[in-house]
Amino acid sequence: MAGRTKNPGQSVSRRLLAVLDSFDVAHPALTLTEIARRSGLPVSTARRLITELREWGGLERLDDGRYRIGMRLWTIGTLAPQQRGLRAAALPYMHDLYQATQENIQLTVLDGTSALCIEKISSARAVPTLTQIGGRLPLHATGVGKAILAFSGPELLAEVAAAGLPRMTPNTITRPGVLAAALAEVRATGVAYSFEEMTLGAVSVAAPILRLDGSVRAALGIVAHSRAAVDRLAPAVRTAALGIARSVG
Amino acid sequence: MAGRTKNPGQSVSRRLLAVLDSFDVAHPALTLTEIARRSGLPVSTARRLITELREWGGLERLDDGRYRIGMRLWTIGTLAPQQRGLRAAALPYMHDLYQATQENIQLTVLDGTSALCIEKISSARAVPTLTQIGGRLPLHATGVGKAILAFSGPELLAEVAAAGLPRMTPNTITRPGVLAAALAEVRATGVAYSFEEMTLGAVSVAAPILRLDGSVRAALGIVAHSRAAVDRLAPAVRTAALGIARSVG
DNA sequence: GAGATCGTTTCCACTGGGCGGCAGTTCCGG
DNA sequence: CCGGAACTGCCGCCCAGTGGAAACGATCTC
Repeated sequence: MAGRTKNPGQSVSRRLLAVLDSFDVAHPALTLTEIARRSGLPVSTARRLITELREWGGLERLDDGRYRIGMRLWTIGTLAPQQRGLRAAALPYMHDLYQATQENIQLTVLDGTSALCIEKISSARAVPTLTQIGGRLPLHATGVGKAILAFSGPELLAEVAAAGLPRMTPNTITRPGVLAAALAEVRATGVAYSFEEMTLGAVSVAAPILRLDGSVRAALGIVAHSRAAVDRLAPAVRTAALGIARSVG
Repeated sequence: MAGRTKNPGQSVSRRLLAVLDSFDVAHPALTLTEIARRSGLPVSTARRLITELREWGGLERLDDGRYRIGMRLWTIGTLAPQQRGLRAAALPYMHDLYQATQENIQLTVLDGTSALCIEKISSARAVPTLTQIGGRLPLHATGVGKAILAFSGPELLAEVAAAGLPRMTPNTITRPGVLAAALAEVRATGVAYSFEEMTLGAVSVAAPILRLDGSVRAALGIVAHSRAAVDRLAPAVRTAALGIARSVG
């Protein structure tokens, strides 16, 4: 179709989806020029595609000229079944856990080689966390991440280790052997901890939500201030995780 | 670009988005042929576009050959800000309301000429409802819909009436004048009711969640069995709605 | 107030990605 | 076993898409 294309072989679909990929939790609103840069498209190409997305309702334009994701995409996204039944089943348990602990509660699933947060309950008085719904957490440095990693196949650990274990804080585990040993303990105890390994000032305890065949479906975690005795929260998060596993079926 | 196209002028983007539009809460998984039918595309065209969406992660294929929405779209959809802050602020109040009433709790926003459900809390012992997150509810027949309609501009009522007020049950209001009078009462009392107007056996009470300028941001509703005295639930849903309005800011 | 810079909008000559029918294959139900 | 439906792979043709350039608008600095 194109008279002269910078990327021969790149389809219109890919370009359109590249526009959508420009947005993330750190960049929920972007100008035309920012979208062009982040998607690797010329400005005029990005503009045509943005116009099509706007007409459909996938993007909307703010008064200051920036664009953001529209509700049409949210609506379609809610149809993704991987999070649908799990979220519905988990919400009551998450609220129980929140009321019992008054700390941040997170529900995550494995997505590629990271933990994707699909639900979160927090409040102003709980320790601030950077996690947002739709955001990703590293598997090696978070409680929920380790809970997922511990009950996944060894290939996942190998893949994660091969990609490198970036240091998030001075306490982050960065050696594969040390991580493997930590995961063995998670399997033995049924809970995973992160002691200021992701964020200084925050500790977490998490339990896996397993399927009947023993594979990991999700992980439920509590994130508290580093002064908190998170080991005392372990029974509560394990109990809630087991309840969710039963509810999902 | 195409050698021979059935719909000259229809862009690749539109076709791709039409594929996504094939899915809805009633049809979360579809075969190739079903997608082609529902999107109005030839099978081979639908197939190429589906392949592109699969490669990107927007669709995934089940073992039985059907396709469903992938988590990539859920992740991008969560970035839509219209629901983001509202849901986070509303969840604690919704759970309080759920615990106090043990009934279905729904949070909806206006989307076009219907109420879009963006959060829902229910349980097996509450009256079954057809509402699902991401699903739409008619404005004229539901409590949340009337709460939104009552505090929107008169153009919305005109638009909704012009499109027709379909009868959902024998109790549904189908005359614009009758609906307008009902909405005046909602404005006077601050709550909207649906007495088996959407579903036989279910009644609801809802309150609007207003912005500081008085415009309607969302509506919060309780759906109960028709034997329930929903008027007694009105103060609770109003209180929760006011709390949410304050939390959102 | 003028010039520089950046972002946005519009235009259009050129062309290659997309079109969808068709033939072949696979699957399933009677 | 057969027929119908669904799915897969292919490809000649052409028009939708490409992206650079020019113009315009907004903002900032001197």
